[in-house]
Amino acid sequence: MTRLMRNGDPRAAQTVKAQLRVRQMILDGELSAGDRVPELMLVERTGVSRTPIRAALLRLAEEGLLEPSSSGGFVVRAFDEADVCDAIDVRGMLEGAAARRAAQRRPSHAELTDLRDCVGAMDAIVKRRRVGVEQFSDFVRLNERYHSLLVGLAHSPVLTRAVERIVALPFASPSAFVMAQAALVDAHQTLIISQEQHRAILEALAAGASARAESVAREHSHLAKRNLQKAATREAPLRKVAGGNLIRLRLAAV
Amino acid sequence: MTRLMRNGDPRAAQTVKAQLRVRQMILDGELSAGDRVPELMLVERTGVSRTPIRAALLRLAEEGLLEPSSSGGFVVRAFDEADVCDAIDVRGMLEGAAARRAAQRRPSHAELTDLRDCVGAMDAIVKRRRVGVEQFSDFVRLNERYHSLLVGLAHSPVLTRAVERIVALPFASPSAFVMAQAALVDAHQTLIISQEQHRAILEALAAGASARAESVAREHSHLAKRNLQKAATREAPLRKVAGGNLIRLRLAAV
DNA sequence: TGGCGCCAAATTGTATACAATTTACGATAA
DNA sequence: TTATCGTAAATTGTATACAATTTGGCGCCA
Repeated sequence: MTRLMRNGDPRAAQTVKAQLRVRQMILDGELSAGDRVPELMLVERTGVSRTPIRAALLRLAEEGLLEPSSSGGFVVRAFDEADVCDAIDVRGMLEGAAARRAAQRRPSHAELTDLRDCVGAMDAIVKRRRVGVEQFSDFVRLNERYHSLLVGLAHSPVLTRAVERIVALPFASPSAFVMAQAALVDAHQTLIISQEQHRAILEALAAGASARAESVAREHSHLAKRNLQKAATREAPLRKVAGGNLIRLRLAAV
Repeated sequence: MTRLMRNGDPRAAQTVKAQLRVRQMILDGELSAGDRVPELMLVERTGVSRTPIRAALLRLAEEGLLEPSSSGGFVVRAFDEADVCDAIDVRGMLEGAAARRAAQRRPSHAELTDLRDCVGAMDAIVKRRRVGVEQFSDFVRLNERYHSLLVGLAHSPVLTRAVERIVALPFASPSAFVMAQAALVDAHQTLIISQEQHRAILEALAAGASARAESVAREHSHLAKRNLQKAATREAPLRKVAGGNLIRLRLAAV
């Protein structure tokens, strides 16, 4: 090989490349739950050698998408509906704690600028009469940013890290429900409710209302859970969710 | 090399060996916070080659003991008192949730046998008039087991995993405070209080009192936090805590 | 026909060689 | 003396060769 690889971080380019590619293969269903993941297959599909492949597999195992096999190597992890609920619950607890801590710090008006802008941009989308895939995509990005900013306002590296770890599970991400909803009928309604909660949390932060900030943030995660559960009863919406392939449906025949 | 390595799991023996050795080097202070960790130094100290060393470093970074350096490689991570508090808080939230979930399942008498035995064994230690280092060591082991069993009773792999990850930080472990207390005067008192909480949680689980189980479990973590904070104001007790070397004291001169 | 054992292919874990970058140090000039 | 540049050493990232184990299949025997 010995390329110069001048794009991005040239330091561990092969490892990053492999990690991104394999993650995508898992989320796209190119590898399905329970499958062994032979390194040589990844070598020929990604074009990088075994060493960075192995590093990428270790990282993906830590993310939770793979699990070590008893006879060596890794297999794609499978999840059931209970796992999805638990992951969202954990995220709710952690985000709730982050919101409380952020409110307790009584953030200044300036500190909340980014969050306010985020809410404003989402408002603009939600208020439209018609919301197409383009707008859903924008909303997903803004929603991710909102949640990331919220957690960051707690100023707790430990908390931030804990959230990042649970959100590494794609269906635990705050945006998972958005894509799930996109295929359902009352999508716009859910966006309205979600956005109201975003606004309420922001208001609580500005007022230093830590208990309210926490409880709304927790309730916000329940909304995501309910929508994912709704999606999980049907095949089509679930497949729209990132990593939905990894979730075994209750209804699926054996 | 090419040893047969018939002890333990022969599969990834070198990687495990390196991981254990390097972790011990960090916790013993042989490597101090902020230090770069050159791979070749570890090669000559551990006797294994760079490949398993690199795998071990990746794992230790995921544990949180190392952090990637901008110029490649890893450095030993440094923590401050706020990080310690936050980590214990997160553990408290997760263990609280686990206790609540466990109680909601209304565990049968048989399911609680191990936990009861654990509490009984700890009672025997606490009731002694004199508690020496031997007993402290036993108590640490039993305490770890108690917390592990408690989390397991929630029957939630996601929750179990989240707890394991936060507890990987040695000072966030439920036993960290025990070793911290061992050097202080009111050690026995703290053991008594801690044990009363263990008993109360068990009682709440048996009665299916989920709210009580959660609140006591959370309060239990506050006890640990208070004791670690007490230890953190003095040099000697903090050094008794596993990984205490990684914690920068507020009082330390620059 | 079905089960058991042995051999070959596949796959993982480990070691090491090579390339590229970062770091350290010393010489030189202002 | 101090700052800067260039070169050499150190260190990391990557590729590949080798060893050992696991897996799959084929033949043999009951």
